[in-house]
Amino acid sequence: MNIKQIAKKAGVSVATVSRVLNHPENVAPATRERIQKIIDQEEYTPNWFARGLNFNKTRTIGLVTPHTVGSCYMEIAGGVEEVARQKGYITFMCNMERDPDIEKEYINHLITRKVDGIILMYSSLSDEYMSWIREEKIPAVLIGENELRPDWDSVKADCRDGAVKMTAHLVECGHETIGMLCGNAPENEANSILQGYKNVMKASGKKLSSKNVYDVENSIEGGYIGAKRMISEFTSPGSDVPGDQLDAIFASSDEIAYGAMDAVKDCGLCIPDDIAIVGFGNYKMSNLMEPKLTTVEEPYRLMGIYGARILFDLIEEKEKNGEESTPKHIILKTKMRIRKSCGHKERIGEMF
Amino acid sequence: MNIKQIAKKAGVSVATVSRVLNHPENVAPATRERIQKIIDQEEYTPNWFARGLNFNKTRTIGLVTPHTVGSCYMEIAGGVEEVARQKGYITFMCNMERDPDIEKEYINHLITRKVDGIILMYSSLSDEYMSWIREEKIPAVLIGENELRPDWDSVKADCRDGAVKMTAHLVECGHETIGMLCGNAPENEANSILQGYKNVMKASGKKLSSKNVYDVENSIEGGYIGAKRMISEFTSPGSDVPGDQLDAIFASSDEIAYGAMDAVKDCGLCIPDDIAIVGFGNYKMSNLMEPKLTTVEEPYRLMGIYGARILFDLIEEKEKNGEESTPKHIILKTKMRIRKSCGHKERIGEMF
DNA sequence: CTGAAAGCGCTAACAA
DNA sequence: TTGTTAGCGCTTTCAG
Repeated sequence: MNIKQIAKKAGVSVATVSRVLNHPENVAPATRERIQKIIDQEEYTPNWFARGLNFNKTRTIGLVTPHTVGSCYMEIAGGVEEVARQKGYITFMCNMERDPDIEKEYINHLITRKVDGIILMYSSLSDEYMSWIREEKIPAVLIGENELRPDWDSVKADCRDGAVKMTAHLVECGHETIGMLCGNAPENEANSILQGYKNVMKASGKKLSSKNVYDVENSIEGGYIGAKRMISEFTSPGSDVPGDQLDAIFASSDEIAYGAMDAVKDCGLCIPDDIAIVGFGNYKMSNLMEPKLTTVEEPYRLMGIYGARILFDLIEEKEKNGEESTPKHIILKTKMRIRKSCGHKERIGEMF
Repeated sequence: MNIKQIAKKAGVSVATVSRVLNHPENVAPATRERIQKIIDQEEYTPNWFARGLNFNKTRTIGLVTPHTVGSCYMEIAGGVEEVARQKGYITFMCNMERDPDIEKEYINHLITRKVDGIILMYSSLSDEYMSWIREEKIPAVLIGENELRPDWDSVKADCRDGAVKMTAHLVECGHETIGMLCGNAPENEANSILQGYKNVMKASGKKLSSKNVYDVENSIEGGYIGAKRMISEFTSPGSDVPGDQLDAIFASSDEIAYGAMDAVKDCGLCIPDDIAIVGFGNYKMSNLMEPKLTTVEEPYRLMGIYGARILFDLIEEKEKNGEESTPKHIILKTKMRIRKSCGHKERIGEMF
């Protein structure tokens, strides 16, 4: 069923039908109602392509994610998608499987398809490619730590601050030797966490050598492998207690922390008494681990929601041919979730 | 940059440019190369809408999911999306947040946008609405248990069989009283699991009353609440050991099992010695719980991949104006993952 | 308030 | 092999 057939059925011209669809106020009430009735009856919906061809607007956004699993990405995605749906937009899911080539392929594809906007989550694209995107004049927002791109609109959690607080907390717990397992992705977030950690370590006069920080894959397996290595590095020669020189492990994501917990247990050690472990993110499961994982909560869903809102602001700005505004940067506060795994002595009961 | 400008630059007609795009074999090599060079230079890509208007094909599919979090949905989604990407398609993410109204809204939207196909995950739509979709003649595939819709193409795991095996395993472990926490979503899957459970319980002469089966929300919280209730129901009057009459809990999803584990621990009980717990799904975290969770593995990613393949078969069939084939039903085998939480006595060491 | 007609960018049938 | 032209379905300007 197309507009012509509706017009014929109603005994009017296509223009009039088009008007009741787009500017109903310009149609005589009687005609309008008559036409509307036929539209409803026939369940007519205007052809998407023909419309797009005229408006050159898709009401579609692209969301590029590093991965489908790993709870945090999809929580952000949920926030983005919710806002998009409420705005009458629909979201292309572009999962890059942590492969930058797929990421590029997807972005090219999105631009070809004339999406109205793009959200890049924890993107790891080159400067060159980023400026190419910029030239395409397509509204875009970055979600996730991105200190290196001040010229892009972005949303992130204040990970540096979170890491500072967490490291300080570990120090307060009385831990002397604190190691860090630093996930290689999302790169920039881990870097901020690392900085926060290093600053506090130095400020509080803790030892800090290359042994303290390991780069690991941002996954459960990565955490497991990294923790094993770290434990063996921190074992006194001849000691039969593995990791006897290590007090605590700070993992740059909860996923890594899960793996680290497993490794510590496998060594026959007790968390937090032998080695304390803390994470970053507060994934849904962290409260169910044994012991419950102390971590820094990032407001993932909110990050998605804010990111989407900025994007739609940009889109609307562009539609109105407004000036390009200066990039907005939203930084959301993190929250300490003190549970059992950090070994906090005094207030442990009240802060689960 | 549009086809006209390319044509002018190359000194040919638009038709020739269109040909090098769609039927390059019909263009003289020399002209073809000349035009191609200009196309590359200008980074010209044909207007998506104009193309669609002619082909009436979007190379887009819609994927309707119950939820973004909860690992299993997104694992399936990852499989679907991967196949779609390889086929040059792109996927609309439609997260219905467990609200059937949003689900309908999304499906209408997808149809309006003329997607080439739709995948419904664990859908809970009415018969009436389903037959409306059918009338739209849009290729569609169901993923997830769906015994009630033999006339739709579908992919599922053999949950009934999985539940049979798991229940038998619990019986073999020596458990007498086995309760079931049955998630209300995805409805049909839980039903199949329930049936498998009941059959084995009856066949092996176990007690089976209304106390044995609780409907709970399919979430960690649901599992927690359900387990608490079940434990108190199965406590002898006057006993100071909660749940002393209960040997094991079979949860219809790993998520529910997580909550149940938490509840059992909160009661001061030991898993599996006091109460054994098993789940269904084998989510990524199940191997990290303490104790590690015995469960039935569903091949989620594979379900997505197969679902997508069926969908593309349907799409290609439709393009060729082929006959509508009879619906295909793919049933994938599940796999027992015997770990510690079931309390299996003999082979426990070898089967983690 | 309504209709006729041009045009959005592209494809494909038909002609040359 | 290439060009001309009629649409695809809709919106919108311009007349009436």
